[in-house]
Amino acid sequence: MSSRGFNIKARGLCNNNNGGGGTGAKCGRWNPTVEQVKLLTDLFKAGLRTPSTDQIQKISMELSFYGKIESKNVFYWFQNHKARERQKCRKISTVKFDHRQDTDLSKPRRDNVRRHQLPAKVCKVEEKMIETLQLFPLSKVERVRANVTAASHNEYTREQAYTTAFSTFSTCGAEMEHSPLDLRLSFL
Amino acid sequence: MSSRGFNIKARGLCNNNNGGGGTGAKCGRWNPTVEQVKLLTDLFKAGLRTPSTDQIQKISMELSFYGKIESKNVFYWFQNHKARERQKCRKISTVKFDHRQDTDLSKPRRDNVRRHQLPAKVCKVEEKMIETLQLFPLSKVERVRANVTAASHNEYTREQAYTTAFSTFSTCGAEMEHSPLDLRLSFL
DNA sequence: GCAAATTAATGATTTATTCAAG
DNA sequence: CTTGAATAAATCATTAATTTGC
Repeated sequence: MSSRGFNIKARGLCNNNNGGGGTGAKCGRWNPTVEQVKLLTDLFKAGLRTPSTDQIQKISMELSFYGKIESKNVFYWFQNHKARERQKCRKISTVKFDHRQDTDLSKPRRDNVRRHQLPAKVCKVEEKMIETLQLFPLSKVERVRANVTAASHNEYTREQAYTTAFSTFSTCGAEMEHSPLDLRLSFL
Repeated sequence: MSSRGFNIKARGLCNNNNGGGGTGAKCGRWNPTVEQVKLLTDLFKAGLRTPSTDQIQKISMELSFYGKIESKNVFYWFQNHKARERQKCRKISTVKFDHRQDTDLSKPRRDNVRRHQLPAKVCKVEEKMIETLQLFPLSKVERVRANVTAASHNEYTREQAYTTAFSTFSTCGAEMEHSPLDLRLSFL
């Protein structure tokens, strides 16, 4: 139980852990607050794409001030956001070229295709227990309780380590200007 | 540093951690011993595909007896082995296809890669399969250090739970005879 | 107004592909 | 050439928006 990493749980299983504390806290997936999304988006806009473990750690810690969050959420957020930005961009180019070959799956979902799927959540009978492993070692997270924002480190120390590591964006650009980072981002 | 998880690092970065101890240990990638490979292969043949965190942990611990190893090595080994078995099988069934629809913009990078065969969905049969997972008996084995092999439990007790659950191996099989597990596997 | 029914977004996993060490 | 390691793409599943009938 002492692992600070995260384990990935079975897909079809809704593990409501309301058996104990009765806090009423839904145990479902992470639901980011607007502040959290704002900060993540800022980081993304600033050019961050694949944060390192340390960065994830720090980001997570920072965001935890605004609400419940885990490192894996940060990791997944960047994975997804990156992929979907890329995908969006690709979709645009596809439309522009109009090969007319992609009749099916690249629709922008705008059309009202009623997908005649079975109404009930015919839940997967196969409970795949799939715990993959722990991706990130969250070592000594000592919960800096509050007053995170007030810290005011004004040094932009290492904020660009990732920039050198990942510059291979290419061709999907559309927004790669590295705007000056917001001061709140200085914790990286 | 006590984290049992592992972090995934940047690709091109060779992090030589020889800065400290001076052990002379090459920090390159994991080089499994034959015993290690044997054991992993046995587990795979027995049906294990996506081990859980605990299982990875245990396997890693066990294999560490034969040589240096980390949890992530076990994880990756299963990932790769699974994928490449599938791929091998696919290669057999779909020899030539050559759609060569290379106009897509999904790969802006190096093109000296020999494109693998494309129809990814060919072998997509009931791959709901596997997920042996919790089917593998995870006893609370606490570190039977050595003399694991000598243990001689002659009861094949629960080692076949998965067999009944998954007989849907189907089509990608090619080597799915469930040979009686080697006794060394009893730590799972 | 309000829930049930749908749809759209997006968080979380799995699978495929790519890179490069040995 | 083999294969460990890592990322990207595809997929699944859940929650929020949104619609719709009352």
